[in-house]
Amino acid sequence: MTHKRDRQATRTRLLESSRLRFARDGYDGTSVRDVAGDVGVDPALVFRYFGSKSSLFTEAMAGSTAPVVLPDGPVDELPAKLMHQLVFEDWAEYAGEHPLIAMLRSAGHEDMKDRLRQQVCEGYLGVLSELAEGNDDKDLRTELFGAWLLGIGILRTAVGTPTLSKATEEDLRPHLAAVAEALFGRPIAD
Amino acid sequence: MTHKRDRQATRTRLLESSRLRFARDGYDGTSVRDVAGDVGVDPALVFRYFGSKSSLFTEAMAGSTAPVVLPDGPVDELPAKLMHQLVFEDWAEYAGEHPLIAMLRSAGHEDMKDRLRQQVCEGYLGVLSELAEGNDDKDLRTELFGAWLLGIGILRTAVGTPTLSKATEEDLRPHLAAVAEALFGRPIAD
DNA sequence: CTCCAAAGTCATCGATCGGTGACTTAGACC
DNA sequence: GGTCTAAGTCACCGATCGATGACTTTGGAG
Repeated sequence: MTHKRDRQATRTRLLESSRLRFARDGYDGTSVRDVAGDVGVDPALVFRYFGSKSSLFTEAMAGSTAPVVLPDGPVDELPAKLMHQLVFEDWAEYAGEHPLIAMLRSAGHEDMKDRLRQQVCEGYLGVLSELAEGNDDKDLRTELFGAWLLGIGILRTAVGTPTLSKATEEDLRPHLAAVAEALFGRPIAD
Repeated sequence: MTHKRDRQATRTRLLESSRLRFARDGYDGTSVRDVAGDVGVDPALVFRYFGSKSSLFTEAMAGSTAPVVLPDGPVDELPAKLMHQLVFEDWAEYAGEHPLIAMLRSAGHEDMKDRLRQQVCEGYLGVLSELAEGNDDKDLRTELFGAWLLGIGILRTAVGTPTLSKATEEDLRPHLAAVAEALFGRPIAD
């Protein structure tokens, strides 16, 4: 007997496995049989616990919002903190990518797109918008900075561009400060 | 008789239809039956002409590199031109997105990732790198600017962020100049 | 008109997928 | 130790997918 019979533990292991596979292979690229196989359990059990594949997906990715803590502290340190989290932090359980970038892999489905947008807007853009305070086109500047961080993450992980893939956080720091100042019109801590 | 029997014409129509569907729905989300159905032809014909689904994909997306003309002219006008092409130009045959962003939807497969990287590096980053001339970390600055353009395109099309989705090219122009100057350390035409 | 190569179709295969319901087994409790 | 509930399994369904090979239709050349 490899594992005791424990509904909660099995559920958790299924969620962890599906989180990894959904992130790495996308929604369509992940089969219920794969996930069940990882845990060493019958695929039918997944449906008994989660009802459907899409419900499993929802629950797996919903659990992803919780561990993503939005940084606080002085606003001028926010860009560096966000970049660290989005680009450099090691999200092992999401195939090494930030959950947002991982979710992008499944953005073909419309409900996925909605969830992504909501998470980006209410979460990251909300906290960033403080930085653009005082500008007329505050929201636009905020989204433009968010686009930059997202693009960096994508070039590093999904495209694998040569220089950026090998760049360290210190390599990016000065450019982060320069771009943030250009967009927000205020000094930014590097 | 809806259409005459014309191998070349049918081939072309299959390529056009598959281009649209691959871009809009991704590789896995597109079935050979769908593509054949668009053209009003039997699915088996697709295999007779292209051999396999992945060959169809390769040929459809390879045809995408040709029409993408890299802008020339004064280097300081390059950023604006590239942004126009990547973000605002209407690529109707690719579901309204730039082929590169469309290809990102199918980036789950490794060969897709390779093709994307090659196209980004040799194409867009190559022409952009002139702008960073004179800097020690020329390549990094170039890729960082490319990341920004890519991120903007993704936020607009794949995520659908509210402000950026509705922004016009004129709205972005001043910020484009500011960021480009911050990254390249030289004046940029807006 | 005939004929023949090419364009296009049809039936079908094997694999895989999400999903369902009946079944079996483990383990806590008395 | 027997029993009863919940955890987990098994066999199977219908749909869809990529792919194959034998078949039929078309239209131009002679």
